[in-house]
Amino acid sequence: MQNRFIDKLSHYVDLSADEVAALTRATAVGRKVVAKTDLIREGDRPGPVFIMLDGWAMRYKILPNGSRQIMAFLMPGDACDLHIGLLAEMDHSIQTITSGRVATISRTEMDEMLDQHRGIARAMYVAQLADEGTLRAWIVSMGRRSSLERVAHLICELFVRARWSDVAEAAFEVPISQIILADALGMTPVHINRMLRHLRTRDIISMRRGSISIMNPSALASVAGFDENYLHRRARLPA
Amino acid sequence: MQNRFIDKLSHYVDLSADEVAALTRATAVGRKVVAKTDLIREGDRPGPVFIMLDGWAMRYKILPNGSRQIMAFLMPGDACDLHIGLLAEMDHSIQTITSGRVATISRTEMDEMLDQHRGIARAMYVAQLADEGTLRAWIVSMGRRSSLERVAHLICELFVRARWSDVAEAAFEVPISQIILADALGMTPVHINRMLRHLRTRDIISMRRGSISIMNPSALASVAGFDENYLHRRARLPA
DNA sequence: CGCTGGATTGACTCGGATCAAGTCGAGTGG
DNA sequence: CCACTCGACTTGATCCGAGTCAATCCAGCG
Repeated sequence: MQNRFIDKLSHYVDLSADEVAALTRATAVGRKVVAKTDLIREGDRPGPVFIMLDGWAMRYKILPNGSRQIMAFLMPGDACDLHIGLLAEMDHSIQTITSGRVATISRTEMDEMLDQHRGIARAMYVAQLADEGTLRAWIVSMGRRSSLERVAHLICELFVRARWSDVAEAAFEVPISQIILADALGMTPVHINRMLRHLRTRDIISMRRGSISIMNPSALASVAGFDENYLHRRARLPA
Repeated sequence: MQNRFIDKLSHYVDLSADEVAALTRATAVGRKVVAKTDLIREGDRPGPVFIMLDGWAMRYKILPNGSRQIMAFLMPGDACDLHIGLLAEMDHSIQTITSGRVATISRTEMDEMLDQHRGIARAMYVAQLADEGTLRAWIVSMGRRSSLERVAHLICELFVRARWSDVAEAAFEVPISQIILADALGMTPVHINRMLRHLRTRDIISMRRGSISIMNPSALASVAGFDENYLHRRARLPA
């Protein structure tokens, strides 16, 4: 049974056997969670760091007028902010999209790990920089891309991120409903549907209730104008 | 002569005299820069961490079609990412908006400082979390706020962030042109102009070539639906 | 004193939202 | 096993916010 968190960090930095052991220990216990569970809510006082071992989640915020904006997706191997414990309260909520498994690491445990294992600290910091790059790329999409490009770009990003810590599969399935896509991209479900139809009639994707499958990744990337640079999948080699 | 970087970090965490001294030493030398200087460009291999001692800057990206998207503003006291040195290459550029002064801290110097001074490390991590919160708030604005609200929200944020590490002034001036506002909010300068006119006729702001002054902050916040929570100006007290 | 780049304003267009009516698939309880 | 229900998806008609295009103004500057 693989641990996608360790897989992901190993991609950034070559971890020592010690470090892998420490990470394995820290993420050994995983709590099962069903879909649509809030892992933490806006206004809550942050608890331990948590890590998605399995299943997808999202960061989101509900506005006073009731509309929702999704700001990030967490997939297996992704963690919430390392230093989340320094905050007085959360400025957004995190909810699971699918069922899955979540590990938690207490603040002191995390601090010790970062202190004693330089490789782990390095890898986690690179992961955090990649997360920030993803947020910035999201802003670029919302500001300066057409709705078709936006949809294609997000699906493309999810495809690349998921396949990385995942076994490569020919047709990849993204467990995201059209409503979630809409709230992530600042559009209406109606218009998302039309853009997806567009991609479907070109045989780039196919759709099922609650998920989207990528049939032709390179065509998708071309529609999106996708450049994976911002994901920083190769960190700088040690100076 | 004040050091706004230290001012800002002191707001997050009570720094010891030692820590203040270390920060003072690290940011003693400031290079003067004129407006519209690229401090670092997309694709560059990152160098030292840098800190805005004086003047404003922005993070931005130019798309293949030539359009620009601004993703963040840096103002006095703000720093680029702490661990920027871990990346193989930059995924965006940073350019000064006004003239100003910039300090740089080498990677090894930074690592030592974070190791030896827990307070500095804490404060910097909180600052980074606030930056991330700001990125997420930006996404919320672009996705789910009307253009008038978006404009008001951004001006409001800049007002709050600037006044914090700044002396409180009644009418605050933001050194941002309408073109920059447009590229930050994913709109056209024409439309920005119309929204600003709207705010001006209500005596909420006033405008000059290249800058905007806030006359009535609370009316502005009310138009924007502004909630400063995401700026995390009060970190959690030590557990 | 003319040049340049921001700011301003009006006329027109169009992408995406809104409104409205379905369809379809997966649970759920009887 | 079937009827019901609920939530996601689909599609068409219409509307409006914001973009586009174009002309002009204006301040600072070489």
